[in-house]
Amino acid sequence: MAEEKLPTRAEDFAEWYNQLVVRSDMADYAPVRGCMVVKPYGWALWENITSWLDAEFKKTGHVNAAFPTLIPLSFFEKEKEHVEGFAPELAVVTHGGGEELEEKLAVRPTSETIIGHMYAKWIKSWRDLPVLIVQWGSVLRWELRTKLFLRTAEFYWHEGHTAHASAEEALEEMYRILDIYERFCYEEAAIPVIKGTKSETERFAGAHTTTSIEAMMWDKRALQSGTSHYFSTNFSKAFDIQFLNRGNTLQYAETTSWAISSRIIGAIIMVHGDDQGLVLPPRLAPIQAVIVPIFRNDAEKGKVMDVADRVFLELKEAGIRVKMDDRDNVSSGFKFNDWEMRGVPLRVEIGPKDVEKGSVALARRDKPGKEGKTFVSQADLASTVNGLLADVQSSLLKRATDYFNANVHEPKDYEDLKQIVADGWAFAYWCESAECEARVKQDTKATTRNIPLNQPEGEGTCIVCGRPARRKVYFAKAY
RNA sequence: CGGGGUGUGGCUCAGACCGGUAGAGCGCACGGUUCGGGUCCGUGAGGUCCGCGGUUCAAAUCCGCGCACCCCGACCA
Repeated sequence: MAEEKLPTRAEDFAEWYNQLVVRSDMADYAPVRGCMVVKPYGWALWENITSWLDAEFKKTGHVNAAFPTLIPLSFFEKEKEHVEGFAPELAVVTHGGGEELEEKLAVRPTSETIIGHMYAKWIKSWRDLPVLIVQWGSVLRWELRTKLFLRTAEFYWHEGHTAHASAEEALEEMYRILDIYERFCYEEAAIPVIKGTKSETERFAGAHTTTSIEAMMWDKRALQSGTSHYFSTNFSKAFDIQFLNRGNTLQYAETTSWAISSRIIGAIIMVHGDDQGLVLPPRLAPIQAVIVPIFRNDAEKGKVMDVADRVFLELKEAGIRVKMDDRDNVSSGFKFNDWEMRGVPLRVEIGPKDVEKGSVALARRDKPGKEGKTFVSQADLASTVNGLLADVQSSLLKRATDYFNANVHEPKDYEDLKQIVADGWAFAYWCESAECEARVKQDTKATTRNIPLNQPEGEGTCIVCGRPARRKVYFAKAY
């Protein structure tokens, strides 16, 4: 750590992010261009994310499985749009065991093709449906510009792949998953998101319909934080996934796929982080409370540690993810800054004065300085801490929601839209033509994020061309 | 792919024009000191100076070739 302080977000948001990810011990740069190492602290956060999602998927009847990392290159040729979409970012294995391979193998950028191939083999009857499989793993997409978590060649995710007997069921599945994603963002990550449908140009390669959840980062750029796709029969036709229905006629399956990636960690960082460092939502934080004992000599140390150890056990037994910072080679001031950098939601300070008074000092991460510091009784501390953690969680969501609302605007006209997307999101009627979308992108670099599922009553006119428009869309610059 | 830049302890960099036994800060180890908001002092470990070739008594430094990485642009979930 050369410098002690991070650059402020206002000074240089990109640099703030880059330094924070490394200094908070979340991740590090790998020796391979475009790749990252997720460090134990970052992975612990990811595990908290994945375990919640995994439980929700299982509740809704999904099962986990694993498919190979290597996919015959020819599989990508089978779906025209899919191959066009992914060809530029494929990594291809050409040699194995010292020999050049007959059939080149792609390192999976996503698994629709190989899973489609297997589904064709497995699905023969309406009795085999639905198939509801989730794969947890990593994928590889060749990327030149790297940003840890947000854009790396290899990233971690789950990909759900389902097959259904009818379009209705498949669409229902797509929305069911989108709802789970939305709930994850609000309840766990404390991030407000917009659920909606992607425009034709922003749609997943090969999909009939792509839906997404979109979140606003601190710099007001949008981050697509999860996607859920309905393929209709595009992939089942390409891979010949057919079954005999109840009427004994051959029918193509209706399929979906959906994903949230480790990119969501970038969202958590960029939504909640402040100039001191990370701010993690308590429900996902690997460490929810850290105890910092404070003392000047051995006599004080003995007394303080007695209390600190007792408090540690009490919190731990109450199910709180608590950490004791008993390092003796750094000052307590250093520790305060250190845990703030790492985003621990709550700090428990215990010093000689607290031992005397039967109190502890609680400092909440979301409110820096004295404002967030309270002195509370040691009695019944676990419930006090739990209450405060819940309060931090809801305060983060409220703050992020207020920020979102304050930075979405409805443009009066096209000129107004240009102004708005320079530093915010615009919400406006759009005729849904690719021409108008392209013009906005050309003029402002902003793209359509999604067409929210919740639409206001009535109709309007396109903010770009003035023609009649049925639905409103969000325009914003995106990551 | 086009333009620009940089390669020197773990990190950030000085040294290079003007060739002469490789340096600083931070980090790390050890000892002490300190601890209620980024303590201080001492001791110490750690380097094929990106690679190959050339010039020279002598190359981190000069010359040639190569490699890698970074930044800007173009392209892109």
